[in-house]
Amino acid sequence: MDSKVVSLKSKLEIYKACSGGGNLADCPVRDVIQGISNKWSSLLMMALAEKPYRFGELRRLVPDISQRMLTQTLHDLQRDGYVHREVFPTKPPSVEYSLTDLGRSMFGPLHQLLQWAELNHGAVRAARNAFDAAET
Amino acid sequence: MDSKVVSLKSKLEIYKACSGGGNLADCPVRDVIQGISNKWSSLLMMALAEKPYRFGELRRLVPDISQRMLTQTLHDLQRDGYVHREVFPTKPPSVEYSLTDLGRSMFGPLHQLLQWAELNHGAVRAARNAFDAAET
DNA sequence: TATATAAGTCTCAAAAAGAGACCAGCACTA
DNA sequence: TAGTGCTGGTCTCTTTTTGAGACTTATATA
Repeated sequence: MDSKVVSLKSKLEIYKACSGGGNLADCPVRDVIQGISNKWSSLLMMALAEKPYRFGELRRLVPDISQRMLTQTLHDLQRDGYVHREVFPTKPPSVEYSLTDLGRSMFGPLHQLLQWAELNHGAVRAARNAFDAAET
Repeated sequence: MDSKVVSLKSKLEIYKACSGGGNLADCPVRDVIQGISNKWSSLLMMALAEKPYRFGELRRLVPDISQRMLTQTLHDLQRDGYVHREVFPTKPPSVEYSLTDLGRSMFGPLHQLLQWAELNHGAVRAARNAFDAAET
C-alpha cells in the first residue's frame, strides 16, 4: 500500500544523496566509500603512500592492528585495486605491499581529509569535551 | 628485552605514519578519522550538506539504516561537533539536524573524496572483478 | 637441538551492528 | 470514546565483525 509510495519517494531522494544515478544497492559512492571507511584502511593507505612496506613492517608500524585484520584489510585494498601485493622468493618468502596508480590517485583526496583531521583535531576534541560536559 | 627496541623503533615510525607528533593512543589523525570512517557517517554528512533534515526524513532518505544506528551516528557526529541538533516544540516535537561550521569545513575535503569515488567507481569495480576472477 | 623469522590461518571470546518490539504524548478519525 | 498514526527515540535479542592468541611450514641461526 503506502510502502510503494515510500519506496518511490525515497528513490528520488536517494538519487540526490548518492549524487549519481542508480538505486541504493549499487550506489557508486557508497560502493567505493564503504571499502575504505573502516578502522584500518586509511591508516594503511597513509603508510603505503610513503613507501612500499612488507607485511611484518606494517605490523610493527601499526602495533595495535591484529594480524588477522592486517591480512584482511590488505586483501580488501588489493581487491579494490588500491594496493599491489608482490611475493619475493626469498627464504622464507617475503611479501611487499605498495600502492597502485589507482591507489595513489585515491590517496590524493584522502590525504586532503587527513590533513584536515590533523589541522582540526583541536576543534573536534574541544567539541567532544563540551558535549560530554553538557551531558552531565 | 627486545620489546623495548621494538617499541622505540615503532614509535619513530608511527610518528611518520601519523604525520604529527604524539604516540599512538592520541594520534590526531586517527582520533578524528575514526569518528567519520564508519558505515553511515559520510552518508549522513552527504545528506546534511545538502540541507538540514529531520530524524524521520533521514530515516526515509537512507532506508537501510536502522533507527538505532541513525540515532547513534547522529549522536556521535553531534559529539564531534559536525552536526547541530535542534528540538522544535511542535506536537509531537520534531528534531532537526544540520551541519555546523566545523561540519561544513570537514565536508570540503570529504566531498573531494566522494567525488573521486563517483568518478572512479568503474575502475574499482573492474579491479574487484579482475581480482575475483583471478582467485578461481 | 632449540629458537627465531617469514606471512599468514584457525579458533574462540568480545564488541558492534541490525531487526524489530515497545514507549509517551498528542491529533485525527470512526 | 476507542482506535490509529505521527513524532523521535529506547530496549532486547540475534547476527556479524573484530580482537587475542595459539598454531603452521620451511629455513636459518645459536
